[in-house]
Amino acid sequence: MEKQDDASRKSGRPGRPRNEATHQAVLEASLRLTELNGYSRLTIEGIAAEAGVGKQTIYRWWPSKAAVVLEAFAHDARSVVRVRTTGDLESDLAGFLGEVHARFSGPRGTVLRSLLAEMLIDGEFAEEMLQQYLIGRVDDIKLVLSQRKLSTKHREQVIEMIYGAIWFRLVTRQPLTAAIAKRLAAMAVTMIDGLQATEAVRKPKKKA
Amino acid sequence: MEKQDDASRKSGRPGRPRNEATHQAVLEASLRLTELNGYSRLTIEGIAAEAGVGKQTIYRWWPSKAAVVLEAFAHDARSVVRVRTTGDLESDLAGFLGEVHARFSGPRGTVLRSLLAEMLIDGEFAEEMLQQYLIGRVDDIKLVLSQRKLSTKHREQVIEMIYGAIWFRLVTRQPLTAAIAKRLAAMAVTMIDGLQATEAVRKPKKKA
Amino acid sequence: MEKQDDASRKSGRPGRPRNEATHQAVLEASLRLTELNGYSRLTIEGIAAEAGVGKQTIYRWWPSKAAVVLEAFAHDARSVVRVRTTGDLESDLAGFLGEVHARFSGPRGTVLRSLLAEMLIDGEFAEEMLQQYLIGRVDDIKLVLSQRKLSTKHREQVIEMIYGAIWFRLVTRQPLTAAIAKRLAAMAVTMIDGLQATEAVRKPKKKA
Amino acid sequence: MEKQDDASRKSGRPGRPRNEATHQAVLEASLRLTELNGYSRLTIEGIAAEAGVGKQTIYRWWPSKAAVVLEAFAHDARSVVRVRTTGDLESDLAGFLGEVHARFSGPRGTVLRSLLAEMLIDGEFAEEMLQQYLIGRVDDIKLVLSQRKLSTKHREQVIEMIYGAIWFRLVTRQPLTAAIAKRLAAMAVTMIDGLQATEAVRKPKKKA
DNA sequence: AGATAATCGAGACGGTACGTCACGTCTTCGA
DNA sequence: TCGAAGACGTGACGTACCGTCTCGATTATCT
Repeated sequence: MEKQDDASRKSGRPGRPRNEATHQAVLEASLRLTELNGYSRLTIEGIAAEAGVGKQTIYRWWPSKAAVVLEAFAHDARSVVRVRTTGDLESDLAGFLGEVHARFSGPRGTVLRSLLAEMLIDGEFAEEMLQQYLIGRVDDIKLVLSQRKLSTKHREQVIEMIYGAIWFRLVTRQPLTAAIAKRLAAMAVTMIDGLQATEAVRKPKKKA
Repeated sequence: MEKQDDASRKSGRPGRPRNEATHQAVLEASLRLTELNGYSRLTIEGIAAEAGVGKQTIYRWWPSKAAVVLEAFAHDARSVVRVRTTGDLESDLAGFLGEVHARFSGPRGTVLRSLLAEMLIDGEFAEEMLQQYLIGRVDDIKLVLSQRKLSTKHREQVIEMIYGAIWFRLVTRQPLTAAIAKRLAAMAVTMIDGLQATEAVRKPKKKA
Repeated sequence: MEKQDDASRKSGRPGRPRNEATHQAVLEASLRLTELNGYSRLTIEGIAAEAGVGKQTIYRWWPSKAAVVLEAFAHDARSVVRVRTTGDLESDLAGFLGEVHARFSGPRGTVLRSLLAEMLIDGEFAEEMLQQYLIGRVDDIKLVLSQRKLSTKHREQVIEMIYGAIWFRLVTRQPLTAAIAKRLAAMAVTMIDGLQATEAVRKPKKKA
Repeated sequence: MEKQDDASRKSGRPGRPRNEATHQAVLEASLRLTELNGYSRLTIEGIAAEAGVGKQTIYRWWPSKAAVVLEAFAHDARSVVRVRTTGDLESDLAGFLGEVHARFSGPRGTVLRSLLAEMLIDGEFAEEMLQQYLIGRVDDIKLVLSQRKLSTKHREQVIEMIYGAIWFRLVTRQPLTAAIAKRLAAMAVTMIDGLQATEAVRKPKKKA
């Protein structure tokens, strides 16, 4: 979806080089329009017009409007959410989830919803979204949870339940408040506590 | 979405009555096509052709293609999943979730994904889907969980996390196996155990 | 290109019938725009906009913009040029050619040029144009020439040379004046006189 | 259409000189493609690709694709048709027209049709074509006809009728056979004979 | 029985957007 | 400076569906 190798490209390739300003204009326009009118009313022609760009230029670089939105979304998502590991899992988790909830309460929530919808419908895009965005988010929360000993399986399941809970509220259009984030963190910690107790019983070599 | 007062309709109204066979043909065609080509390639014109029906007939009875699919989906979902309450929460929950996972591993999974996608994009449809289908499913699991004492808040959050975990796998296109259902049930029970302990501490009147 | 059978159509066919006003609007718009901006700047989108019609409506009834222009052109050409046979071939021919020249000196000349150009480029269209328009024009002049005995071969060649001379001037953008028409008629009559003499010599049965 | 002052160019101009091989490649490619796919499917991009040349190189030297084809066509037309004046007008004319018919029966006929079509549509190009090609062809036939005394007006009209007859068959897609050429020559001579008689009567100074 | 009224299949219609093609211009590198 | 490569804004292509609108035919209820 993107050039892979800026260095080798800069010199060797013949022909007029890609215009980076155009590239940015498309990304910004796609975000602006999605937040404004909703994803279902977003069209390639609309993006092109808003960005002052030819349609072909969009088709040259992205395979679908979802891909445009994804790149725009993933681009401005880099290092937006800070991850802290102070030792107090619940407060770290609450902080992290609080920021996530805050972010997706606003217009960015609309965009995320669009992308999740596209994932549900288009398998190839789902894979793309996973690579470009979701894996990073999963790593974020993995980092927070790494403060506690937990089997990989369990940790993954906990993550599925946490993000799942957020997506549940996105789907059912329930608000993502700070209070909800706090409670979700508490629930997760409760579950992790339980899991650790279970794991300790099942593999009691440390105990001996 | 449907005429509500079927009774008054059946007698009083003049004119040719609605053809029930046509109605069914539309629902079946919409499911068939969604499972076959995916929701994004589903069109009203396609449904009409497949069902051997005029387009207007569809527009007369449903406001959108999502509404058609929803009715078709909700219609064949009635009493598909049985809920048992034997007293053993984990096994009851595992049974219930096992059936849910089995159902959505097949072609019906494609349909559910489509409807969830539409909810993410269209707020009005989300409300409709909630009423027509999701509330029933939430009630199903509520019934299973009712075997344990739990505050309403907590129960709701547990449900969000359970269904959320399933949707997470639907979105990320991970398989919904029996093993996953079983493990999810175990996780949920672990969490509920933890929550009950917490609640007992906070409101210790029962203890006395 | 056109409906073949108004009678059977009027009753039997299902569906909404073709809108005749729309049909006319397209024809008129296509002529107007061709005469205004020239055929090369004529577009289907332009016709649709000018006629206040959807593009699909044009594509439903005509295979190309040339076909639209042809129908429009042939439609208003019916019985425009009168053919008289007074016995005086030269004056009849001069009269006929005078009207033809007059007609194609104006904006209709632009349209005819476009259609001839399309014939040169597209073989299928050439056949269509022949059937819809040219055969009728050839018959017109045949009628005028029928006042003189002449073998079919010779008559056809004379016609090719007469119309050819006109088209030569259309191609080379020389004016089509009344004087030119008159002289062309004289030339043709000179040729016919010569041919008749030749034919009389070759088949002298009448002489005996 | 071309740089006129080749001499001054050859020496004085700085920078890399025009590559003549490239020039030829473009001309050949344009002919090849026109004969292969027809003029309507001919594109500048196609010519560039076929010739292995940048688009800009074409735009630098020619104003339109019609101009490219014209140069290619006119270039290989130089001294193709020989003109003989043996004193026997009919046989000379038949010979000349026979060669013309033979030439335009083949793939070159497609190219000529394309150029005539462009003349009909584009007035500026018509003028160009006239200068670059047609005037030469008219001179050819003028030379043949110069064997007979004939007023300029009449000679011009005869030429219009002869070439017109050929173009008529090009437009209506009738074959250009040797037999047709022969008959056309005979017709022309018949007409010229008649005209000469007329002229002799009108200006009888020679008779005395 | 006849009038009235709603349904149905069919498909024309004005639109919007699609994804593609080619245009003519431009901007880079290498010769 | 030329030339190949190819990005760019532009505009038209021909197609797919949208949601609406007639048609004729059908099927009920209400005079």
